[in-house]
Amino acid sequence: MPELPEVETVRAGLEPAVTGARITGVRVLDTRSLRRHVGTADTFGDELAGTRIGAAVRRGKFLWLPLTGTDRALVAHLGMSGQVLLRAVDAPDDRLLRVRIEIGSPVHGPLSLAFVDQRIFGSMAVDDLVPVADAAPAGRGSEDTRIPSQVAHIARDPLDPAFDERRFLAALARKNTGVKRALLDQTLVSGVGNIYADEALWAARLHFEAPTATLSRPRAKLLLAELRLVLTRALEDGGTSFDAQYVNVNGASGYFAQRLNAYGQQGKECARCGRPIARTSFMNRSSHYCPWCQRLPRAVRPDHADPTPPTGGRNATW
DNA sequence: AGCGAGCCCTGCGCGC
DNA sequence: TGCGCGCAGGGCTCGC
Repeated sequence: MPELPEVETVRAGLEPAVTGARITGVRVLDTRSLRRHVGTADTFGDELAGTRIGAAVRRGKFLWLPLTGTDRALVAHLGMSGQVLLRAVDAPDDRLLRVRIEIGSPVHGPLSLAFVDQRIFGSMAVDDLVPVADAAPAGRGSEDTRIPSQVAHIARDPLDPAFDERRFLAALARKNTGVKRALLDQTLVSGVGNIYADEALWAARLHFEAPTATLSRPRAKLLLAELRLVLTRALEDGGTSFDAQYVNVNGASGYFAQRLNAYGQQGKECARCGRPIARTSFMNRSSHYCPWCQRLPRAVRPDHADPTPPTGGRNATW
């Protein structure tokens, strides 16, 4: 499911319920969801039981709950299909429930944290907190400058106040790869997945395979600005839901799907030029783009790949 | 360095 | 009704 806006929606939903809460019980229904936990399901539960949660923190698509008075945190990654839901303690188990954590919340009293995950690409783990390299708050939701060790290699995301724009632009210019591949590289910039990469590229009128080296600095800055804009707007809408796979902590859908311009829009008219949005396979996934608005630079374009010239559609000057 | 392939998985909707 | 196929918001590791 989840990219930055969806994970942030979950984090913001958890924050008031879990901050200061005591963990009273842990039930692991599928140990495959602990793939990234060093230890067994028993050590996972034993270590959490009785601890207190200090905050709900996020960097990119990673979420963690620091355990007060320790150098440890409960880390969650939602993978493609993970959810974290707040449930009443007497609520029945969700169908695809993998881990259930009982807490006593200062605000809401007894609650269950349900980790639900269809494909089990997501995970939970208890991990060491280590100092960040740049001494700024490690993620959104806390001023703490410690980060889980398994998240330490993840770059800051574009909405992080400590995101180093100059460093990102320099690293992008140094890279010898296609621009979408760069956007999906979580060690370069985090939080961006297939939806928002396609949306930002559409907004910046860039072909997904445009070599990063061919981007002028203004074009790269425009791409970053469009990326921030689309992430911000999606966050305001509570994220993108296509089905019940992505919901917030209360089980509600996000509404950004109604505002998508590229992702999943194949065959529909481009909102700029009216020509049909195309879908093509890329990196074992799909890329959605407007073949007219998002053309490769001439220097790297195969001769036969010129799209049809602007004879019909509206806004033909795009 | 970068990159493609493979792997980790389940479930849903579709066409036959 | 049933089966096979393609599809899905991610990320890690391994070879070349």
